[in-house]
Amino acid sequence: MDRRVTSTDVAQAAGVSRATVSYVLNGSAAQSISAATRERVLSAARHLGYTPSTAARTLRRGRSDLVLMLLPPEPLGRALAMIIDAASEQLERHGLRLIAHRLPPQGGAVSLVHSLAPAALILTTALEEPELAALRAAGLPVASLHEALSDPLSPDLGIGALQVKHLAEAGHQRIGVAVPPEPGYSWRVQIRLAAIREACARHRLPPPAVEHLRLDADEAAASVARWLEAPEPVTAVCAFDDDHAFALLSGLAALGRRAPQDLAVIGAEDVPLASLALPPLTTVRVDTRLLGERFARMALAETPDGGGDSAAPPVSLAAPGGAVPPVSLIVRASA
Amino acid sequence: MDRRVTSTDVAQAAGVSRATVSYVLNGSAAQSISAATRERVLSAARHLGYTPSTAARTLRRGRSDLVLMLLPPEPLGRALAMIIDAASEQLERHGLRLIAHRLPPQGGAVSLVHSLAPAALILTTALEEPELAALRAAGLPVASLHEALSDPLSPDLGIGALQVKHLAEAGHQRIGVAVPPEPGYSWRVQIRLAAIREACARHRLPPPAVEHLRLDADEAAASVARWLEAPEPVTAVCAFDDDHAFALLSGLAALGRRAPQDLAVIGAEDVPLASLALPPLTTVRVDTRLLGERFARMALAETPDGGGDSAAPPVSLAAPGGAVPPVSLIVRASA
DNA sequence: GGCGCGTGGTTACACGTGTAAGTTGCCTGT
DNA sequence: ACAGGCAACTTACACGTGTAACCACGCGCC
Repeated sequence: MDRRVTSTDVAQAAGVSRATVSYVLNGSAAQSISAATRERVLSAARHLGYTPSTAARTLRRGRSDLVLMLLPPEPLGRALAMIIDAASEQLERHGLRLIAHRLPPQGGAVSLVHSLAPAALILTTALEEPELAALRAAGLPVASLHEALSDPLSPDLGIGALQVKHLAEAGHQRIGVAVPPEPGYSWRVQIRLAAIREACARHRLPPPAVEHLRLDADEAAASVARWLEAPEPVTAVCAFDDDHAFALLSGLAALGRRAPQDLAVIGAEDVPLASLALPPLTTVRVDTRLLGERFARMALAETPDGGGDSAAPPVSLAAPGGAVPPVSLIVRASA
Repeated sequence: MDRRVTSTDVAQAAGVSRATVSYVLNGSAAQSISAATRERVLSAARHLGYTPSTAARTLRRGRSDLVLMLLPPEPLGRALAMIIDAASEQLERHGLRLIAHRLPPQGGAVSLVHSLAPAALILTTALEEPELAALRAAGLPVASLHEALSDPLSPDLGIGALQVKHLAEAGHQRIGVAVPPEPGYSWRVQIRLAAIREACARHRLPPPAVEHLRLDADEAAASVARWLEAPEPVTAVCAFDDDHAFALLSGLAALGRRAPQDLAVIGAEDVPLASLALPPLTTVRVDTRLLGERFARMALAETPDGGGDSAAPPVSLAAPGGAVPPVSLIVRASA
């Protein structure tokens, strides 16, 4: 079992001091290094297979190369997984590592941040305001989906708006909404409902008929029945998820009804299975890759290391062009 | 912006030396501490909100509190996400943090390990043998799904066996297999095919008819057609995934055929949507939670910190009882 | 010929921890 | 009464970096 190879070893091999090694490897502009020794150092490092210790580096810098992403308590679905992927990839390009972690209960977030000393924080869930403020005050760059939601171009608002727009343009008057029951997703549900209500108002439609349902054929059938048998029957439904859309399709089938004839159904996320539904699911695709990359850029923006151009304007979730939210309509057969 | 609170601060507040603080907080058995000072130290630490710096701790110990989980290149699905969740939760109970990372290309794994100095390594994908050996030689505990696959109780083997068993007992003679096309999932596909072939032999059935298909209704329909029109028609199919099972159902519908009358379909994973398929999907559930916990235990087993009972036997993916693999049959309507 | 001055390096310290080795003071056995 | 031992601490060092501050040296300039 051989020891770790440190910068001291490299220095010795190159016949210079350890400091020189450090200057070379970090490309420090403050200290000029002759081309000859630079080459000697680099080759020695490569030859020995030197890998700097992140622990020591973090200790010295007071800031690690980790970017902490705090996840909502709900089980992580495909969308979030892809967001993580994309963000991770983007950050890696700047020498940063993404570490995703479920939001710890009871203010454990601050101690997590203290112990990891991440370079930045990405929130995909709501954090209590005082904690957030404390972290921000400590100079930590924080990219928050929660705040970005006030942004009219945010994904959750975009989804709701696009769903209603499509249904309204297809001539539907009375529309329903299917969302998961309260606990768990609560705040995303709130946002989504708000977006849909607002979109209905904008299209001069009556307020939507909301049903809370779990992913269960029987429950879905019951909800469908309530919609269809209402005094003013619902003719189209916005589902929270493609998953919930599947549930509705299943509920419809159980009642011997069909989409879109008896009830139009539109989903959200465009999971791979959406095109395989019976009938193929009309849905709103979320560009998770783009979303992940934007998160990464938000985190990078204020980080001294990665930001580069410190003159860059504050980044929002809005597209670079400033126009398009990261959602798009996928029309298939169900609505 | 207030400074970080270190163990020195705690020591000062409690009126003891920094070493004493360290001994108290780590509950070191080598050094006895009077109950009085222990209490003073603990209260001071709590009062100041002391959180030890993982960087410094890692630097000192030479080993971090991270457990590195290397993921396959394929996009991570629900199953793996849940495995990560479960493992993470279990490790956290031992003061360890799970960090999942896509397997870096071209032997980047070793440098990743060198720079992070993780306490253990969990492999959910195959790593080149020399690298693996090098890491093991460096004294790093490695929990590998790849190796565990030789274990007859491993999940992928269990899935294949259970699928075939169910179909054989239902009287099917000629069975097909639907797996994703080569690149990406390759080695899991290999394992699965081997398991299914072996199970067919055990049940005295002819070798299965393999079809490679992407998640696409047309492709699925083509595969279904080939199975049904073969000289000896296939009557039942094992799908790699529930996703692939959905594709097959969709393909069947496109041809005007039905499951299970024309072709029985059995999936794998039991995703939430499985029960909502038309018809509801018969599938093999993988107990991802249990699997994740076992991974965590494997990683913990050789870790000085978490292992506890160092006399514990080497842990395998086999269930504690020694009998049951973490898979179970869920019979619905499709097979 | 002394004086500033840029070039190319080195020495020295700090980051926050864990722990081995030393240092008290008190008690106990013969 | 005094060596020895044990409980309860403290002092000192190491882990591997990054970087500010210092230093030698050659070169042109009044």
